[in-house]
Amino acid sequence: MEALTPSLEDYLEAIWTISLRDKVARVKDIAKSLRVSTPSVVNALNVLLEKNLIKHERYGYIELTDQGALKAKEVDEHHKLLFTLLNEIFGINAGIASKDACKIEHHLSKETIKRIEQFIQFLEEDQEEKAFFTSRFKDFVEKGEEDMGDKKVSKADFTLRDLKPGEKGKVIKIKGKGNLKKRLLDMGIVPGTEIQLKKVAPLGDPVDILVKGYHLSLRKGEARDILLEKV
Amino acid sequence: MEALTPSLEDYLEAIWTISLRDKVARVKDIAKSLRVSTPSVVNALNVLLEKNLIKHERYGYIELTDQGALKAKEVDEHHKLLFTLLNEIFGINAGIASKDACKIEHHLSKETIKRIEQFIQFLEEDQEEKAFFTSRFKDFVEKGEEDMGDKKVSKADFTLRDLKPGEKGKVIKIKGKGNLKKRLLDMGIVPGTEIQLKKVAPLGDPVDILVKGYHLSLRKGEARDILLEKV
DNA sequence: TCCTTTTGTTAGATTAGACTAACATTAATA
DNA sequence: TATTAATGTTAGTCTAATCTAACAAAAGGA
Ligand SMILES: [Mn+2]
Ligand SMILES: [Mn+2]
Ligand SMILES: [Mn+2]
Ligand SMILES: [Mn+2]
Repeated sequence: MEALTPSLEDYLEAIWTISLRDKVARVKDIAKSLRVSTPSVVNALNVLLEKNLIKHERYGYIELTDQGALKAKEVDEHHKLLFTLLNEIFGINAGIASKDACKIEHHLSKETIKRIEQFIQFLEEDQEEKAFFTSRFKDFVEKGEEDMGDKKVSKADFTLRDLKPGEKGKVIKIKGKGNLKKRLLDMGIVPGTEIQLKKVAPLGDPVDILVKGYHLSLRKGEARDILLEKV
Repeated sequence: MEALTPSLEDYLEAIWTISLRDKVARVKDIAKSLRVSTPSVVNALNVLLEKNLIKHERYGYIELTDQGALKAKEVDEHHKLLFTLLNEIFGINAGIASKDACKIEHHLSKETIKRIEQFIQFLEEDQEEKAFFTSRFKDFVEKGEEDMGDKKVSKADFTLRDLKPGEKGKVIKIKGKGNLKKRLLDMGIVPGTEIQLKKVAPLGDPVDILVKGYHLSLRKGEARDILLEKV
């Protein structure tokens, strides 16, 4: 079986999703869904018919053959996979993520698809880790946009991440939003609080800090969100 | 300026990289680089000339105009960006990563490109975090492939991650490779060691464990690599 | 310099995928 | 049921991108 062109894959994909939504697919639905003219659809259908991927008799409904359904499902799965990567992980808005996914779904090797699957599964495996990771990334993106406007964030600042073991600082502000910020505040890390860095473990490990007599563990990423001034 | 087709973008990109490598670009080099015939190249060059993206006189060398260089550079940057994502972060081998990057580089919205840039920068910002993250993902991928062969990993096993606070287990094996494994072994976590889980913090935080009288912090991801049996 | 090899160009064909205009069939409804 | 509206099809055109075969120019070597 010869490889299908991107265009033909999109036709199959459209027939698949329309068949799920409504019961059957019709020429005008496909045309609408793909924003092409009906003659373009008819032309594509003839090619797909030739390749035994659809069943279609003149003026009748359109159905996928087993072979066609197999391929259509695959395209649809790739679409969804890429959508998840773009939307859920990279945080791209649904409309754009879906458009981009549908364009590149035809161009990736099976190796790459597999890896993306694994990458998503890797994060999925630990929902907490994923939530943490994606929210940190979101903060990072928002922080960047913020900095565009700010220009000078307040020159003399340094962050908890910049302290050396033993050094102290006083909290000015906690950057970031949502869970992260809330959690830090709950831990007693509010503006004015004095913090001493105890130790930093190597490779992805937490930093150990002393606040109000208590030991706390923070991730390095979090430490970078805590702005300090000299004590 | 009308949008360029993927094909024309590839011609620009080829001219750009050839011009950097050698001093000038010639028809046969472009043909070789893109694996097309020389008449195909000539045809494309005429189109690019029409659009003021290259300078070219019959039988002479090919140069990019300022406008052409701008576009070529952009395509090349996107190519490199996507290559980094696929190769460095997802761990796809260079050959495939490059091919796939060159296919999809023409199809992504500027929003998506921007986000991928930010994602890479996000990991780049903290080399340790990145090393940890990518090595964990690598382990995850390798573990998956391993399980294909293994089939039954040894039925009664559970991992450190499965313990509840207060519960104990005895180390059977440490999965994963490289840094991670070495570090765990250095910490005294070897087969036969008895471990007690003390507490698990919410949201991306470490698990606190007691080994040989010492407290240690591990990330949840790491905890899942430590296979235990009942004490 | 003149012949040969390398490189570039032209001409013409092919394929895929879109379009519009015109026509055919089927479905809806008066 | 007869007409109209909606839907589908055919025919013919266009553009982009490729190819092969044949020819032309430039470069290199005897
Ligand atoms: Mn698509
Ligand atoms: Mn799609
Ligand atoms: Mn390309
Ligand atoms: Mn490229």
